[in-house]
Amino acid sequence: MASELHVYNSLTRKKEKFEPLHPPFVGMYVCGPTVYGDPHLGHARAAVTFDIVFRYLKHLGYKVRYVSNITDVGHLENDADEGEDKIAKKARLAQLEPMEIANYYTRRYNEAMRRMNVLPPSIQPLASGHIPEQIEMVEKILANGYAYISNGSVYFDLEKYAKQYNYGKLSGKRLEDLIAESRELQGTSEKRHPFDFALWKKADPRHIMRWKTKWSEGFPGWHLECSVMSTKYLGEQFDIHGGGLDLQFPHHESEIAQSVAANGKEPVKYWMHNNLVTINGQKMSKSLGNFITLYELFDGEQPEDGRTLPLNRTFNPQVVRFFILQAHYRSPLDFSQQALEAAEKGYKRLMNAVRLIDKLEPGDKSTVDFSKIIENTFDALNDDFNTPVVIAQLFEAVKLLNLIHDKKAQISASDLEKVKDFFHTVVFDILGLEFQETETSQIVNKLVDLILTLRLEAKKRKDYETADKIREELSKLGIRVKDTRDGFEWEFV
RNA sequence: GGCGGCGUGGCCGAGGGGCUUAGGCACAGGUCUGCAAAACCUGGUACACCGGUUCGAGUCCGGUCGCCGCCUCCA
Repeated sequence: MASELHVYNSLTRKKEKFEPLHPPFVGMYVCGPTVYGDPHLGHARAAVTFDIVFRYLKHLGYKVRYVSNITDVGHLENDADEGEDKIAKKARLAQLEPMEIANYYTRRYNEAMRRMNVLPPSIQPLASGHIPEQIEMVEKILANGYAYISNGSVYFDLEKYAKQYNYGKLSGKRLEDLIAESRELQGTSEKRHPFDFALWKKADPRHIMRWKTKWSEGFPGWHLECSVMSTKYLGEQFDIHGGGLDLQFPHHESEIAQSVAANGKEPVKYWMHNNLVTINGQKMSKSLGNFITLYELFDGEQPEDGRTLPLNRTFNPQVVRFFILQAHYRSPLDFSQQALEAAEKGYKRLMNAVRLIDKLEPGDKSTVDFSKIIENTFDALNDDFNTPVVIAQLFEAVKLLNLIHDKKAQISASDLEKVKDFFHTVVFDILGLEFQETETSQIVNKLVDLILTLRLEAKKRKDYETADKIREELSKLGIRVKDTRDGFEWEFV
């Protein structure tokens, strides 16, 4: 292969050659979902983005440990001081145990990801399962002098940290700007400095999720779990940390600060951030009410909260995956039904060719050359996982495959083997696309075949009235009949 | 207000100083066909605006306009 993998590092704002700290091993941590609601398109984009990274690194021969957490505790609802844990709030409203809520949405998340053919991470740790480790890290930061106790809560001492280290290097922010901005906000009594963030938060009496410590009965702060779990499973320094662009500040910035304050080391070599999903050019978000969950998209589930959905049909999870891959992960991706319908047609065209490839007959020699396409494809993958270019190259190959099928070109047996291998590797293993799940039983398949065989006989008798009627009635059932030279094909529309 | 990013043909979406076109969808023409659909083949249109650098600029620099993100939980 001519080129080598380069990844865009958010920390340096440059593409850098990828060199793991301890080859052939690669440690990768990606911020997972907070499980207090159904997974939406934004979750899908992050998961698919890093699924490609995971798959491609494995393809390159690295031994990858991929850790992606489930946040089931610790995120605050509103203002840090008044807030209530998101999961606890939902639990109180629904009269359910917090664990019940978290488990339910974790399963829903994982199921949706499975349907999009997202590989499960090597480790999927729970924040609630790592409370002792989080307490330990708070103690370490306290012992190192970068935190202080105030009224039962423990806060990170940002002012002190910023004197020695560059807080803001990841997000390009300057602490002075942040201070200037926040001065006007009301001073919060417990904190020395408005931008100090909670490492441990004392729980108010209503708060149901709580753990006993010497500081107070409470719960861990927002950013702590990722620092703790990445360190535990990947070490104090590891290769890749990923997540959505919206997590860059303050979440990831604070993770760096915590790790440096606790361990004295920069935790991450390559920071990667996927861009966000927009709907009509606006960020998809809960507060704007313009989000769309994956179950609404895949299965036509109706929103519980009376939102109106910007679509009137469902899409196969594979089509959604393909749609996501058609944009580069660092560009915004604008959602619309029209865009998804276009992706769906392209996806089908690609998959047709994948099916076709196994039926092709080799000729004596090759009159088409796939080598440039193959080279371009891997160059694109090596260039910061440029999946849109990969897909464009695949369509170039599709064109050639169709020419061969139409006998307008030919390919030698050995070249055909190469192309088959290339297609299977890229389409299935690296892009993780697969044939659409067909949910029909064998019986239905056989019945349709039977009906169409009878129709074929009618056609032979030139009884076109019957043939057309059958085709029309099947069409009403959502079955599209396609006549071929000497038979028929059909598919669900 | 501070910081960052983006404006590409009807739509989506890559590229990023000249060399070979991104690609998909839509559209038009064609092949196939009892008709149709599907499939396949072929084809056109582009780089927000104004200056500058350069032999040469969507591509670099400056400005203008517009859009978006972060600065609060968020993938």
